[in-house]
Amino acid sequence: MDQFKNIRIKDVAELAGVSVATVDRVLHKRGKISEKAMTKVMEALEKTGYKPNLIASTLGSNKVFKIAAMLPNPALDDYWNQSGSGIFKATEEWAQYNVRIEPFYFNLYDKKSFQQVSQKVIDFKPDSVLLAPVHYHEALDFFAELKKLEIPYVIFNTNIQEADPLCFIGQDLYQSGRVGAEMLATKLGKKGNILVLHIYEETENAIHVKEKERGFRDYFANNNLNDFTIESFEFPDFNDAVFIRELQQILSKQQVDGIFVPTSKWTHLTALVLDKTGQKDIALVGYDLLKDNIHYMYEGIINFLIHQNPRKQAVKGIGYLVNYLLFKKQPPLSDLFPLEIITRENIKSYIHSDLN
Amino acid sequence: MDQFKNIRIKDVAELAGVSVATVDRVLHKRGKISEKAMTKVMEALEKTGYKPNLIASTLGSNKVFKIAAMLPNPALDDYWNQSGSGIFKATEEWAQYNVRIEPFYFNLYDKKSFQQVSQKVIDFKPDSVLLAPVHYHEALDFFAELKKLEIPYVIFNTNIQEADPLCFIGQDLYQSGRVGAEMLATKLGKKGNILVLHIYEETENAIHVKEKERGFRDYFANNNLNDFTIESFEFPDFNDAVFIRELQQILSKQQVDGIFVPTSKWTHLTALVLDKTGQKDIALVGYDLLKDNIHYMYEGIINFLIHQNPRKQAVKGIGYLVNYLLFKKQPPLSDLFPLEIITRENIKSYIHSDLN
DNA sequence: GTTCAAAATGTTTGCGCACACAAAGATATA
DNA sequence: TATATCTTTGTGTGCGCAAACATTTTGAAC
Repeated sequence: MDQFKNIRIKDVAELAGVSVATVDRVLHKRGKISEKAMTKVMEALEKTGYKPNLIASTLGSNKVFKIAAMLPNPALDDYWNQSGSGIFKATEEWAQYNVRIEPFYFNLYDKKSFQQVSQKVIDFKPDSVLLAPVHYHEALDFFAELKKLEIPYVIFNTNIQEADPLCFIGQDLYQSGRVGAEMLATKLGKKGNILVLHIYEETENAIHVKEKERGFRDYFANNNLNDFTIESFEFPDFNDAVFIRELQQILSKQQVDGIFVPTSKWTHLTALVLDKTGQKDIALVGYDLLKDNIHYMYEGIINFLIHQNPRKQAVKGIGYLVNYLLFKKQPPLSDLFPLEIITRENIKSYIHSDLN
Repeated sequence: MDQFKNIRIKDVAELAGVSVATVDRVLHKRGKISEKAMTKVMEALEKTGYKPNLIASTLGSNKVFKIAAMLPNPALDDYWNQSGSGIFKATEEWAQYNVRIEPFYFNLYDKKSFQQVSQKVIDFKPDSVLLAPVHYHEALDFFAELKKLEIPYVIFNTNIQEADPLCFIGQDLYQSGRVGAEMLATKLGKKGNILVLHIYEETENAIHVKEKERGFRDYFANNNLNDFTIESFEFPDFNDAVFIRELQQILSKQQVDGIFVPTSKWTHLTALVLDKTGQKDIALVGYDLLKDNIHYMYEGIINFLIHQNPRKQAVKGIGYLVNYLLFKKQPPLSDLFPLEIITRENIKSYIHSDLN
């Protein structure tokens, strides 16, 4: 058999001695088929090694797939802004195909908003959904609804054990904390006093923080780095001014050699304080390539950033969904991104390549 | 205008008051067109915002594109083995499209082999070529030939100024050296004696090494790290045994605190020596996620690896070519990959995610 | 054997585009 | 003015598949 000649449905049909429609019925398990025809077709499929031409398939079906992308409002937060730009990039990337990607934004700090927007998503009647499930209980309800409607979904950024999605895209948070610890330990050498800075959160983000801190502490424990002290501070709320004032107080009272900030936003606020008080010698490890973080890294105040790559998470999430819908390609159950270490010398290479 | 109804060539044609063939001629710049028709069509294209349906386009053209991927034999070298696996992945990825990807392997150390294989590539009559041009002069001849035949090509791994390719994929070598220096300096603290280990090479790889070393030294100079000493050793040839023996000698004679090895293969040979002599306290910075390097990183002998991501370079190279051939999408002139820093704590996250 | 509905199978069209082919229009030549 | 030649424009078919639509076969009831 000529391996370079594609086998079409027509070829299979001829070999099986039936019409193309019968083969089509077998392939798509639709309509009724006699046992005799079924076996004949199956044999022909086997013998020819038929592979559907997915290009022709999508063209022929002429269906427009609708994908809903649901995430926190990018306008209100630089981290989610990057996710948003990923959605936008994916939209462009798949524009040529029969795919329509619709963004749905909710308020990060408002569970009600999450519920309302998820209802809007349902009303949109999407063929599949990409979702950042930052509100645990509300997300579970939403998942249940999606399952009932048999709408497949991919989640990113935040994992939820019971979610049972097509795929989860994100990072290993525990290990991420360990990487942060490793960097800080490398920078500080043999000993030092370390601060871990939290903000109290109600969202699933709290789990991010906890897991990262667990990994962070475990690193020191597992490597018998007993000459380090690690102290955690949890700030009560999201008020920038309060955070800045209290952190200044803490830093004025005690000797601090290094700081680990497990979230992106508070990373640059911490840097701002260090900049203000002129304590540039304190090693700072934080998260993500946000505009402000980039600035403070150039300034030499932030020493290491761990890149969660929100943009790429979004792009890949949409990619998995499109491939699933159009090309029946099953994504991996989970896609854990590499824990990228950003420094002053490699940050530019990341910023540039992020555009591709 | 209904934004959800796709605009087809037919629609554009009707609006412009011409036939679909005329629009087709404008779109593909083929055949002759009167100025009047041209402007009418252009206007109609503008007004409708016509976007070609690439699915239909590839189906309609029904042409099989042949891409030749020319690189050093993956069986002989673990680094190039990863490039090879990238080619393989790309082959699978694009199998559904009308693309045939054919690998062509040459001997890394044999210019004659490069010439012979490049002739084979020409005979294959590819529609485009992906190439790792490790032999300078031979590559130039090959580029000239490809240009004459109007075969577009993308180069990766090694850049050649005069190459004039569709796109170069690789890394900023100078900056890469700076990152290595940064890591070593962070690890060592304020002072130390550093070795840079080279092997004399005839291929374009020599440029890799030189640029990396330049960046490496510049980092120390620019940051006034004057308490470090940096000494380079160039080993005469590719003999493993000689390398090991001589390195042992050097290490027994002088106090060494850190070593920078700008190439992947000699990274793990250096690690082998350090392992053998029990000098685990010497900081070692090298290149790439090769099997042996991974091993020595787990062992704690290699401290940092800079990941050049040969696999992804190959995948992306093919991707650019396919997009260019099938979808007329122009790749960027150069795609410089991020300078990824690998450590003991994040290495697993890289190995896992490399599979996706 | 008819009749009739359900079951099984077959035929055809359209998806949007590329491209071969056909036709018409413009210009030059005799 | 007729004819040849080149230029410009238009028509039709096929790519492989999905799905609507059309036809034949089967078998049960009379």
